Formats: sequence, C-alpha cells, structure tokens
Amino acid sequence: MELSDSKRVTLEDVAQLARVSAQTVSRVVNDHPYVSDNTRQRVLEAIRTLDYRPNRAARSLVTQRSYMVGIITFGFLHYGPAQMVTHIERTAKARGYGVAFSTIDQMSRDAIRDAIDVLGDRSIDGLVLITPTMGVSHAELVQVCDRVPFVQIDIELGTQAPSVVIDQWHGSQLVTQHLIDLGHRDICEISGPLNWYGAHARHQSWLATLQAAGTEPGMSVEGDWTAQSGYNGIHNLLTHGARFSALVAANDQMALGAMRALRVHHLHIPEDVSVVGFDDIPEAAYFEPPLTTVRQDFTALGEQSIEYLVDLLNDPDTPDHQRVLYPKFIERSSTRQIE
Amino acid sequence: MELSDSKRVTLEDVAQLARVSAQTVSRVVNDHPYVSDNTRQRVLEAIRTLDYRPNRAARSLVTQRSYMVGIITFGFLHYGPAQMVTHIERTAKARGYGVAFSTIDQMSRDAIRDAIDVLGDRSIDGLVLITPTMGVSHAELVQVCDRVPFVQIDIELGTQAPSVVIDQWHGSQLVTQHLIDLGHRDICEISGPLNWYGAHARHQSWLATLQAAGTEPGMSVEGDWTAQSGYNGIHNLLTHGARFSALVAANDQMALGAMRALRVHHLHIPEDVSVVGFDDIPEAAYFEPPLTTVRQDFTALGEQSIEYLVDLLNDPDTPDHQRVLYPKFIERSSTRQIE
DNA sequence: TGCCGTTATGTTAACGCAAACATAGTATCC
DNA sequence: GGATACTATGTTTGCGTTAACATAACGGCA
Repeated sequence: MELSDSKRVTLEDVAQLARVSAQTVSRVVNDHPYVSDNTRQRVLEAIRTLDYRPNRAARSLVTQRSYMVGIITFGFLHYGPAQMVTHIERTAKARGYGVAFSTIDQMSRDAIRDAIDVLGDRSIDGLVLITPTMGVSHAELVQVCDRVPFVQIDIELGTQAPSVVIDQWHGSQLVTQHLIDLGHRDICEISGPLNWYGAHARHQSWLATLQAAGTEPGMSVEGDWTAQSGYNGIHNLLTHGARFSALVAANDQMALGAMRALRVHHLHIPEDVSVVGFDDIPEAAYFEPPLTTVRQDFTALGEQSIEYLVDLLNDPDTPDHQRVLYPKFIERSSTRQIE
Repeated sequence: MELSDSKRVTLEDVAQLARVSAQTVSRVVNDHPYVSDNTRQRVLEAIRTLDYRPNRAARSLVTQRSYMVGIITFGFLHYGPAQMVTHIERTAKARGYGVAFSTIDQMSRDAIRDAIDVLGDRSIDGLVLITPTMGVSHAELVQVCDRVPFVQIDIELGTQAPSVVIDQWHGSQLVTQHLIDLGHRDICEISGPLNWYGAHARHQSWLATLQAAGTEPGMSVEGDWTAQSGYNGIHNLLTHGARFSALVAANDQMALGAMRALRVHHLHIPEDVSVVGFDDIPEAAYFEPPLTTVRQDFTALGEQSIEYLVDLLNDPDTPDHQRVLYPKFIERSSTRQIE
C-alpha cells in the first residue's frame, strides 16, 4: 500500500493527482471559500490517497506564523509547574497550537535569551513564562522577548503585565488565620526561597496576619521547597530554641519533612504542634496525619494563561491585564484547637 | 539603540552592511571554511549590530532539518516522567536540539498520530516516546511515525527496538526477596495498572520471586499509581479477608496511601505490616515511617534516550538496541524482621 | 612560463507553501 | 441587455535560507 517512494508528498503532487492547481489544493487544506464541492472532494481524496501532510516550515516561512508556542520554566519536577505545563499543552492543542519548552536554572536576562534561542527563536508565535522568581523586570523581558508576545504565570500580584496569578497572600492568610482561630499564639514558619514571588507573598502575609491579630511572629527559617529542607528547618528551629505550638510550611513537601522531624523530636501532630502546608498535592490527604493546607488551582492557571496568550496572538491589541485566581482552604487533621 | 524598524533582519541585511554576499554571511553563521578572517570579523560585527537571528523555518525548509525533537508522553504529573522529560530537554539542549512535546491520554495508533501532528509533523527530526502502556506494537509505531526516527522509554524488556528501559523485574525481585529474607510468608501486593509494561513486569516478578521461594503469593489488587488507589487497595484487601504481614506497593504514592489505610485499621508499620514501595521519590524518605523502596534512575533514562536519538539522527544506520538500566534497593524503616 | 590545487567569494536555483493578482464563467439586478 | 456582483480556478511571486555551481585570485611546482 504505502510504497516508500522516499520523496515527501507536496502540494504539487496532490494537485497533479486531483488535476487542479497547487493553489486550489492549498485552499482546500486551509479551508478557504470558493472551492466547488466537486473539486474539494477530488482534492481531499487525493490528499488521503497520498497521505499528504503540509510542510510546516514552508508554511510558516510564508505566513510568518508557526502555530507553536513556547514555555519557559524553572522545570516541572514540582507538582505545581508539572500540572500547569500539562494543562497548557492540553489547552494549546485544543486551540490549534503545539508546544515547545525550555527550562532555565536561574532567572536572568541571558538565561531567558538562551531559552528563547533553544525554542527556535522566531519559530514560535508566543511564550508562556513560568518564572516565579525575582530578578528580571517586565521591561527587560519585553526587550529580551523581542516582539514575541508572552504571558507570565505566578509573578507579583499587582504587576501591570499580561499574567495569571494566584493570590498567595490570601492563601497564606487563610491558614495563618485558621491557626489563630484555633488559639495558637506561637506560630513559626518554614518559608520558601524568598526570591520567589510566591514565597515572599506567603511570608509577608504570614507576618501581616499575625500582626493584625496582635500576635508576635515566631521564628521563620527559609527552605527550598523540598521535604528535606522542611526536615532541616525543624532542626534549625529547635536547636535555636524556638518554642511553638503551630507551624506554617510554605508547601506540602516541606510540611511533610517538618512533620517527620517533629516526630523524631517526639512531638506529636497535632497534639503538640499543629502543621499546615500549601498547594494540596494529591498525596497531602494521605500524609500522617492528613495535612491541612491550601489548594492552588494549577489547572486553571495553566489553562487561563494559554487562553490569554492565544487571545493576544489573534489580537495584539488585547489590553494587558492580570487575571487573579484564589486559593481554597482545605482542613484536614494536622491542626487542632489549642488546649 | 534598537529602534524597532519592524522588519525582521535577514541574511541580506547583514550582507549589505558587511559588504559581502548573503552566501558568505550564511557561511559565517554555519561555521564553514573558506572565509577569510577579515571578512568573518566584518560579518560577525554586522550580525551583532543588527542583532541578526537566522530564521529557522527558512533554514529547515532547505536543509530538511529542524533541530527540534518531540516527546510524546502520558503526561508528567508523576515524578518519573517529569524527571525524564526534564533531563531529556537538558541533554537535548546540550546537543543542540530544542524540544517540543505532546501528551496523550491513551495508547493507540490514532493518539500517537495526532500527537505527531500537533508536534508539527515533519518539523521535528526525531521522537522520544514515553509510552509505558501496551496497545501499539513496534511495527505499528514505525508505520505511524512515518520515517521519523524514534526511541522508546520504558517498554518491555527484551523488545528489539531502539529503547532505554529499567529492569523492573529485577527491581521488584529486590524488594520481594528482601521481605522473604525478613521472614515474611504472607505478602500481598498493590500493583500498578497491569496494561503498563512496568506494572506488569513488577507484578510477574513479585509472583515469580515468591514462587521461587516456595511461598504462596498473597492477594493482589490493582491500583492506578495514586495514593488514593493505594488507600482503597488496603480496604479491598482487608474486606476480602486477606491476611498479610507484608505489602508490596508498585510505587511510592500507593505505598503512602496504603500506609495511611493500614493505620486507619490500627495496624502499625512496620510492627504489624512491612511495606515497600517503588521509585524512591524524594518524599519517600520522609514518609511515616521512611519507606523502604527501589530507586529508579529516571535521570539516566532521560539522558540516555536522547543521546541515543541524536546518534540515530546523525547516523541512521546506528543499530537498534535496547539499553537496560538497573534499579537500586533502598532500605529504610518501613520493613522489619518478622517475629 | 604555464598548469593545477587551494582559498575566497559571488550567483543561481530550489526548498514547499500561501498571498496577491489575474482570469473566466455564472447568476443578479435594474 | 449590459453592467455588476459573486464564484471558481489558475499564475506569479516571494518568504529566508543553503546547496550547487561558477568565478577569480594566489601560490607552488615542474
């Protein structure tokens, strides 16, 4: 059936078989009007017979469009980014776009520039930036991206730039207030890396919420999102003599590590220490004990970012704005009323 | 400095500025010989001045090469695939390739075909397939991929196809034998979805290892890799009257859910039941108790697959073979000698 | 001196496609 | 009945790049 004729099939081949011009085939392929039903059928038939597939390079050379978008991310080993990237791809596909990606190790102009080069430079129509750390201003990004439209995910709340964010201040307030409502007054924190917008916002909100309640903030140590850093964080707190009845961890993995460390120190959860996390990863409900946390809707984050980007591609005059999503408090068994 | 002249910079622009032909600029860009030092410098200077960047579409139209590879995967919400994809991208970048990807929901010819279309069809030079479930034969894949070279990850051990795999049979044997050595005779299993090659291999190896030890296999229930399914699995086992002193879970997440469920049933780990997992996700060391498991080197899997693919692209006559990696037993505190 | 190989550069064509323009037939209106 | 749309098709051109071929200058060598 499909004898490998080793040459690729072009518009011209289809045109010959269907006894029309290449342009007419192009019209059929691109769903243009002004092709008679009869001709259209003949062409479609020929396309099927030859298993013709348009050459993207040729097409984008002439249209200046590739129908590919790029994702630049810090990686997706973490649950959040993985979730986002997955849904970006899914939504992009539904909107007719393919997805390429490039990871960067640190946030700098050069790193972004390199990533764009890897993505094939002008061979992408737009860009989603999952770059949740500080270091490069929006103005710099505009310059680096050089006319390629882009949408950012998870940057600072209130920034005037095309972006989709979760109000992490609000999320952190939810868990902190929950602990206050349970009667806790000695509340420590294991924060995320403070050069991350999200970690910074959660930390500031933790501080502000405590102050608003007239409570002195407990010690805070900085982690790196890993369970291990949560584990180490507790050791640091305890060896520095911190006394606390509740702990705010900036994500679920660090909460896991922290709970492990607390247990090593013969502290029970939630009897001796209440612990809250952040993210609500699927495993959090099965931690020991099941973790009280804040759910972030990474799915919506991914979907909305690419929707926005596609809007931007179709109409470059779409006004800049920031879509804000709100996290949801999830109460489980790792927190308890103080006695 | 960079007045937006709104037109993109082409070879011709650079050529004019450097007072040479476009072809000479091309030669400089592609590092061809036979360009005098003097000219080369002038051209490089002009490239820098204009911030010229080659148009990939035009280039690949004529070279038939895009220097982009595609990844087709079941998603990377799980730790393993995320890890692999990350390292594929990293290694690809180092070898001069960009990466596009597409996720599929189920394993079928059509799904793969669609994914390839999304990736821009012929605009990728090669393909890495992370498609660990059964359903499409290698011959079918060759047909679907239509002359695009590809490497598969994590398929059946012993398949004659370009692939990189982990010997999961061996991994499962390690943990099962460990339990036998600890004196356990009643060993149940929560397997992965049995249409996954890896899950199937682990299951078969669990059976074979027990049989080799002259031990009757306990009950086995099938999970879906999630903690929730591990939790449900234990309920199923217990309500069906299974009695066991040890449990083999086919991944760490299911082990987590299982441990939670066991505790709900007032069974202590490892005093009443020993539990082993599979994968060694970073959190496993912080489970309660820290999980005995088997480490899979997803990093190496990702790296080697793309290395292999690039070899294949550079020399299509690279012989087909299967690279096999071996997992490593990691003993922690979730297993114990039977009394 | 004349021939040849090496080095350095320019010219032409082609990659596969779609935009723009050109042509021709057919229906529609007053 | 002729002007005016609309429909259906074909022809030409150019997107930006590199391969292939052409040219020219230069040095070495017999």
